[in-house]
Amino acid sequence: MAGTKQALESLKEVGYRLTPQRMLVLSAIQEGGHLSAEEVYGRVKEEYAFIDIATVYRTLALLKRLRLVTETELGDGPARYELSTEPHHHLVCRGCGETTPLNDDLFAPLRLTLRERLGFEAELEHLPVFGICSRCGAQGRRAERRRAGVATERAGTAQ
Amino acid sequence: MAGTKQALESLKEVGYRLTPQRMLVLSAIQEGGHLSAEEVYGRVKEEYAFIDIATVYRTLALLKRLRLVTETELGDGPARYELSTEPHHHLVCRGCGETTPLNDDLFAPLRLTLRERLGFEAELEHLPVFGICSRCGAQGRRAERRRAGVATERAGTAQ
DNA sequence: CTTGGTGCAAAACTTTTGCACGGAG
DNA sequence: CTCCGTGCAAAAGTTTTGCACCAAG
Repeated sequence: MAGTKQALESLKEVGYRLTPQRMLVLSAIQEGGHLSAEEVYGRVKEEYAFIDIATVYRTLALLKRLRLVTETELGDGPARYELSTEPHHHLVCRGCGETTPLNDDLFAPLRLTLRERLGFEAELEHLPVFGICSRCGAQGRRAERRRAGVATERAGTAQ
Repeated sequence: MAGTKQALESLKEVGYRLTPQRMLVLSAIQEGGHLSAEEVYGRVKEEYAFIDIATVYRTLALLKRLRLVTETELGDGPARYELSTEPHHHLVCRGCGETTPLNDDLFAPLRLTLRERLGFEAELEHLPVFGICSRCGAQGRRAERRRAGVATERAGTAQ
């Protein structure tokens, strides 16, 4: 897809007004990447103190509808928004919280299988793939060895 | 994993009390499958009118911690809960909302690749795979042909 | 001018939490 | 008898909505 400028173009083309608020929200997302509505709000407010969070939500909803930004639901906490680029996903480590971009190619076979076998057009866009990264995995295994045999579950593994 | 009885066993084994509320929540989930907390609440209330939704949430959180139920975040609306069974996922059609179970095998290659290439242990458990089912896909294409050339987007594609 | 977009305030919706009482073990 | 689990009520966190005014086209 595109950068802020092209995004603004698209907005105009489709008949929406170009307001400072919309421009600011767009550039906040472009610079920030993976921001929550609240964070976008914070960033925009630095440049234009009077913006309301409702406007941010409305703008994000609009941009999402136009497929200019992507919304990702991380399960807990607020949704996060990102400028649409070429299709990709994210690895999200439950240990350290780090997110790593993940090329879409890995999902092609799955998408194909679903289409051929079930006639299902999977969107599989911008998925958060939860798990444990190599670094945290190593740590976890060490910790596990340390308390080997305890096991009552009460403590619970990272959910 | 298991049915309600075994689940109750597990609860007791790990040292939690067996209360009517917990039994009712469990059997509601077993019978209902894919229920929201509110729906579980509704079902349980039919048999025990005094239960509180807070109890439902607390019980669901407990069962989730013990891995007896799985929580799925569908992005909009409330989380949905399901009794844990063998690993599987769901196709969720954005058109008709229908959900179809999906065998986990399809995800094995992806999981393997992530492990080997990046050392990332992907959880990929009980994923909602959004998309358009064959039935709705056909309808959509027909509708599109009907209004071919209009295109202002305003209407918006199914989000 | 006209209508769409904004700010403000309030509501909606889902989920969590504090507290005191009652029942399971 | 002890303390875990519950009901009740209130709060918290995120997102949506009604309304009057303002500004983009």
